[in-house]
Amino acid sequence: MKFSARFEYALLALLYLKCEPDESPISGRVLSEKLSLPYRFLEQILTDLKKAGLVRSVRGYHGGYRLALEPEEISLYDVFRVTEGKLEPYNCGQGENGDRCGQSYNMCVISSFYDDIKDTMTNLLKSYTLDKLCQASRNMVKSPPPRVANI
Amino acid sequence: MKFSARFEYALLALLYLKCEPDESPISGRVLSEKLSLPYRFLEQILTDLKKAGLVRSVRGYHGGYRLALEPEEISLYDVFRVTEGKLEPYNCGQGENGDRCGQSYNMCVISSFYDDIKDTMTNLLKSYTLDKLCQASRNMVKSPPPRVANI
DNA sequence: CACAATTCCTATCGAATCGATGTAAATTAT
DNA sequence: ATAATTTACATCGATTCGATAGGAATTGTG
Ligand code: FES
Ligand code: FES
Repeated sequence: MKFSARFEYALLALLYLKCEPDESPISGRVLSEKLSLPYRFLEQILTDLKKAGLVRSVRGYHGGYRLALEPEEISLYDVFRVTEGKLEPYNCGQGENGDRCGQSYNMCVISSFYDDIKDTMTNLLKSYTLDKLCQASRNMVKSPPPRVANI
Repeated sequence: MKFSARFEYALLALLYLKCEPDESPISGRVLSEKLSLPYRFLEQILTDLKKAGLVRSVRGYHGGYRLALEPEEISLYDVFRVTEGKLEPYNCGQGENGDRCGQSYNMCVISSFYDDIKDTMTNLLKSYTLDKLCQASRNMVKSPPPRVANI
């Protein structure tokens, strides 16, 4: 039960953008170097974030990315949906017969637990915004965002 | 973010054992047929459950499995630990330098969220016991446990 | 003892997922 | 024109996951 690298990379990128003035967009190249993340991979993620409307992009010479929303409006639930897909812990109740153990999902023994954990996770994810994340950070890390030692 | 098939299979098996009288142990073969789960795979899982002390096994001719603890004593957290390993959402703070973004984990921007979600998940998992799961089941399914149509 | 039913150990396989890389086209300021 | 960029798509290698297979060890039964 780990979060994917996509999720972390997206989060780090968003946090970086959050702490930058929105004068000029920041290129994927710069982002990847500042965060020491693989360039191509990061741009894939940024494209996904753009499609989801969390980020705006400017193409061409002085192009790059910046936040499309205010930091208070971007929740970790949004990021999760982009990078991890649906929050569906179910495996049962999804078979070709609509079940796995021979029960319908209504009768499923595990469904009550699944519903509970899904709601809990959703609420927790939604409760964290980009803004809150920085404030709640363990040692009250302010801007500037995480820096990188090597290159 | 799905639970593995291992987790569900383990849960179904445990729930079945829970609803059986502890007179004679139930073989892996019977268990797999009643739940229509792959035989070999299920036995792997049962072995793991045994190693974790959730299940006792009897070898030989009339051998099989039965619960090693009372249904109130077996939580979904226990099952989770057996089938899904550690509940460590962290990727960062685990690099060769003990980090990923150049920060130590103490300074990690995401750690507060990670700690939160880890605790929340742990508590939720621990709050569900085998016993409670049946009672809390959507439609108050009692014993007998889930049955199977085909074969 | 011979046999059958079982747990248990380990190896492997195929498919899917994941992180990452590569190629090339479209866009845009200089 | 050129350089820097986003964007789309294809692919690759490693790992994980669900599942299967063979065989050894154990134990009741005849
Ligand atoms: S559909 Fe049978 S246990 Fe969920
Ligand atoms: S170690 Fe840098 S963000 Fe977690």
